[in-house]
Amino acid sequence: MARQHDTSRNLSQKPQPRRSPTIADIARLAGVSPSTVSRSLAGNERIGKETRRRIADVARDLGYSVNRHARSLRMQRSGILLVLIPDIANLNYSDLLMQIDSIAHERGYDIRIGHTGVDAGRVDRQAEELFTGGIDGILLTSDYCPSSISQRLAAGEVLPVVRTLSPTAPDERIVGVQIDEEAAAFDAVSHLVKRGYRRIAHLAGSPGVLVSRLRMNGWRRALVEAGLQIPDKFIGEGFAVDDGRRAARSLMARTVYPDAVFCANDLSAYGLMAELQANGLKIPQDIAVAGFDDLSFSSLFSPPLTTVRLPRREMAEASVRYLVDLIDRKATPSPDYIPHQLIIRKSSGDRKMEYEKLDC
Amino acid sequence: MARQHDTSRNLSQKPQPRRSPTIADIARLAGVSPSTVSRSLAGNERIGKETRRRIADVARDLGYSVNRHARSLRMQRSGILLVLIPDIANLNYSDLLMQIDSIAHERGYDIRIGHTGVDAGRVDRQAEELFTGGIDGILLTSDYCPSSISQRLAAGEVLPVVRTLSPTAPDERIVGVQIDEEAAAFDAVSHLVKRGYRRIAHLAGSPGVLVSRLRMNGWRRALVEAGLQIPDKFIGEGFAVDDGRRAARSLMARTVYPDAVFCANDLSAYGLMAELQANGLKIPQDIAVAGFDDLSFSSLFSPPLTTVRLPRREMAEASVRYLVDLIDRKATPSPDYIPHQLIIRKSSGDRKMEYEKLDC
DNA sequence: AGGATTTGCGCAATCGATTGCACTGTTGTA
DNA sequence: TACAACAGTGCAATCGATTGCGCAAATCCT
Repeated sequence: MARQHDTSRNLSQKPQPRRSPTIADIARLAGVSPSTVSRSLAGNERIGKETRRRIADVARDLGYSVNRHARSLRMQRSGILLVLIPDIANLNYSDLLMQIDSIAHERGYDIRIGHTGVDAGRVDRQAEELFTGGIDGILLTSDYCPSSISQRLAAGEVLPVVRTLSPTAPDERIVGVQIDEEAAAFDAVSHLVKRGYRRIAHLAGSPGVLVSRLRMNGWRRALVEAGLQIPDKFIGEGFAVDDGRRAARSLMARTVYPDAVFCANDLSAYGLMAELQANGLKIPQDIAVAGFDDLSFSSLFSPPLTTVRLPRREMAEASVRYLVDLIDRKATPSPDYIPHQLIIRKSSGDRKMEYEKLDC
Repeated sequence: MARQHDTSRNLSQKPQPRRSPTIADIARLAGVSPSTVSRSLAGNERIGKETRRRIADVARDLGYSVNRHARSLRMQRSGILLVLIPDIANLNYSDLLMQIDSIAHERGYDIRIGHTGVDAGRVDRQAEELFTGGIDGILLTSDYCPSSISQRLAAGEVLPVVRTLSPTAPDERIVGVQIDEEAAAFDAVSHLVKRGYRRIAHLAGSPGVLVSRLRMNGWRRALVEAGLQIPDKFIGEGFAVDDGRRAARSLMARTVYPDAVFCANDLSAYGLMAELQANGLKIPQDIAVAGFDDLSFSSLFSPPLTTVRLPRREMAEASVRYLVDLIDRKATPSPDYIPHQLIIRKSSGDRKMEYEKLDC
């Protein structure tokens, strides 16, 4: 046998992972070209009725589904939004995340999570993908903004980046979907005032974080407007449960207790309450407590926690909408405040107290 | 000027969205070919020292970062794991998710989240990407398994799919990283027995779910071994907080209360405790409670909740390792039980009771 | 010194889907 | 009847990175 120019391909089949069907496969079986398949599957094009049906049939039989990478590469568009979250295991964020996920999905986007709490460098790298087409837009939920993003933003570029949950600083060029943090804090503290509490302390979050400063301002303004004296600064620092515990201990070490504490968030309020209760103090009889966020557990504690409800659903909705608009280069709508709501529960005392206390 | 075959390219620059640099750009500036750039950037190849340096410099100056889609398309490998989660806003899952994320990252993988709780069809579609190269592997965390996966699995295919947190049914061909659910439940209930409780009810999750049946078996076996009578079946149904509340109400409607309740998970225990307390019952004096999961809030309640700690960290670690091994087609290690741990807190009574109660 | 290696790098194909342009019939219009 | 308009498809380039193969120059070995 003359084997000289044996061009017969080597049939030693590598145990291929059974390549999944491509439009080329469909094209062959349907007797058309790949372009036609692509267009037909894209739905809207001038494709013959019969051809369309045949293609659809073959595609179904083959169990075809599009190769996301090939499409993204060609389209320069991934259909993925990067959501930057400090802590997935924090109910405030995970709840928001869930909302974002479902709304993004309605808009045809998947989300990827950037966990800023652990490894900022990694998140920065993920954010870079905004420029390589890996992701189409970024949703910020805290103060953190990847350096490459903030630099370009500062340089005046318009990027598909939106911040929500955490307020956007006035000088930042990012669309922000937020509530009026100061007004909300003001409302919560004013409520405590109305219930008759007079020495209202504040467990501030992290003074370096904008949202902390805003909530502190609200607390301060409520006291001023009520003609109350502002306690020696605020107590505690940090947003975590343990920060609340710590604050409770330092508070109990004082000679004069406050009769109420407005906490910068629910988590620290949990810690504060747990520690106070562990030391025999009654809430709200000895000390009233109010929080901020309205996590799902806040209604479960004994007593249930009075708190500001963050409209996470609405924020998720608005921010995803803004972001998608930015991606599509539609007109950027004017960001406005989302209304908030004060949820009054037992930790801030009984309605009766509103009168009793005011009497004295 | 002879302009006949004017091949000069059209310079009318469309206002391109400022394409980010590619290896071709680097190649041009560094005076080498794209192949060389690719290999050099890949780190290990036979590239000249000087060339390597020049390429690195140019890449840095240009702010180059690889196009993920192009790479994935060519490599048939995305570096992404799909994690199927029923509910991101459930601390049990979000905590696990966090662990998975960080461990996957160590192994060079990013994760994508598939939210099975909301839209199963959507998740099924995401899972299909296992076959189109969109994702490299799937991590299951509940009973749910996309149909396309389970079909192929049943047909004997080996797929990079691992289940954790939720136990894998013995007849399923999925690698499972799990604890001995029945033994853990047995331990928790035995603890209640040791503390002197005798009428120990069980708030079962969902009987349709394997994990519920296993925990129920453990409860039953503990009672049997203690020579106690098994209460009229179990109470309640479901894993949610409200299911716990509901169970508490139906329980209080009885003539004879149990003196302890073993809940199938912490969330339902929270609801149960909150409702009991709201009705004036004392825990553990009137009724002791034990849970399962050890969510981070379980130590905060008053009283803090006795519960089985799920070794989420260890499960995440082992399952990601198994999954990555499967992807790399390494030998599949024999799945084994991860050790669990009973966390004893105040909700199951005082140590003193262990003697007092036993005396009578 | 002369062949055998090794080093360093480029060519061109490839991954799978999309899309501008061109081409062929068919229908409509005057 | 002649020509425009349009419906229905295919060709081939393109997106950006990777990689098998090949080739020349440098280095090694005996």
